[in-house]
Amino acid sequence: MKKSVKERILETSLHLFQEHGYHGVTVDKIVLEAGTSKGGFYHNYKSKDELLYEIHDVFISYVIEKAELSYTENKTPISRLSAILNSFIKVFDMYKPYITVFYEESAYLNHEFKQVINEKRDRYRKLLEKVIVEGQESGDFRNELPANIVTMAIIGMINWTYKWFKQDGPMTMEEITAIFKDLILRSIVTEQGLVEAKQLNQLIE
Amino acid sequence: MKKSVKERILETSLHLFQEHGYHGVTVDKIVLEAGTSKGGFYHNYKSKDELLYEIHDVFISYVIEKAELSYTENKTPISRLSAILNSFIKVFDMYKPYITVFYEESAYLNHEFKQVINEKRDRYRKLLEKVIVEGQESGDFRNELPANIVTMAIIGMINWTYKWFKQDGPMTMEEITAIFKDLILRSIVTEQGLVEAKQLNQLIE
DNA sequence: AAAAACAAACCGACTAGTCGGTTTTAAAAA
DNA sequence: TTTTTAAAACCGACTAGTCGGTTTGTTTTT
Repeated sequence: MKKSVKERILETSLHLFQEHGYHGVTVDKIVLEAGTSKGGFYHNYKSKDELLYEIHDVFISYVIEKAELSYTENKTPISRLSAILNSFIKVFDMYKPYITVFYEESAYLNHEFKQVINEKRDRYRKLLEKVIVEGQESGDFRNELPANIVTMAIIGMINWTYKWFKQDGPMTMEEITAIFKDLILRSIVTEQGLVEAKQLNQLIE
Repeated sequence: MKKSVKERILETSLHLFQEHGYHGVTVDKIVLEAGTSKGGFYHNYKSKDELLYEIHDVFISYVIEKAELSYTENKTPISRLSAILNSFIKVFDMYKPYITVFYEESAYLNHEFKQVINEKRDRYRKLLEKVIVEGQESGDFRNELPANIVTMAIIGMINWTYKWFKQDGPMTMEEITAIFKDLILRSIVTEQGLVEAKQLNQLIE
């Protein structure tokens, strides 16, 4: 099936934004590489701004969907956390260019768009924090740690990956995720949680 | 002592770049807010590009200096790691705007500038990785973890802070760093390392 | 025929950098 | 001390080029 002009514009702009940044790419450049025209562009998108928004929205919506699914499909804090971390593998394999644009160019979203995106980003963060808090309540995670800081530590560790991970590098995203899960779990579990983490085979060695 | 035009340009542009991004700020805007002129600007900087480079270089040079000092002033892997993490507190207090620009706008550095900056960034990463490897060799850090992934996990956790930390928020950078140190150490130390970490009072509870 | 999808030419606003000139600073000469 | 000199610092109108977006024209689909 042939790709529509709209799809070609989206793919091309993702690729270009990722490499040169939003302001480093002109609409002319996009339509040239996408094999269309200014008319084709503005027929499909109201503005360059809206295109940037669409990229953001497609990505964050997917991430939220997978995270919420991870939550509902699992029943314990440890398995939920593990599933959320796993879901990030797929995000990386499928949405690598989106991630870069999402974290580097969101400053250039106009005000209303930025609000919508920030709300969704918050929903993601709060879900993860909820898992941590529930784990503390169940006695699986250490109570002396502030859940919000732990949440941001995890998000930072994971998100930063887009800065250095290479698809053709020496390690796959699966292998890296396995190590991240080990690091995260070992740093926050209690004695009780350690047992379940080992049972679920989420630790290395 | 009165601030020079060059200093005023640097401070103003940092503030503006941080808020609107490199391309969201015009040279006219900078000189207006800095209380100077186009002539004053181009007398002190060859180009807008060079100004962006200077911001990057001042920051990364400071970070490297502090990290290398942390290494030479301490003699064990655990104390060295702890000192490097501590040094980040000062970076945050003094260089917050630099950090944002450094991590968001480096895409717009021209090629030669980007190379210089990337080399320095690598030096920092390699120093941290060296500490991890030496800790594995001494038996303080777990051998089964790949040092390069652990390094990037730590860097990610730390660096991401610039995205969410608020100077006037509920926690100080010192408190956050204490938690980060606990998380990092607990996830990578061996039984042997755990003893020293506790002796050095680097763990919570 | 009517509408949707695109193409191509065009426009107005904006921007990095320039350049001729002026002011300030500071050292050297009287 | 006062004057001369010249270099460094700074000013701001101007330009050449660029870019997002619009308008008009053409083809394809329904």
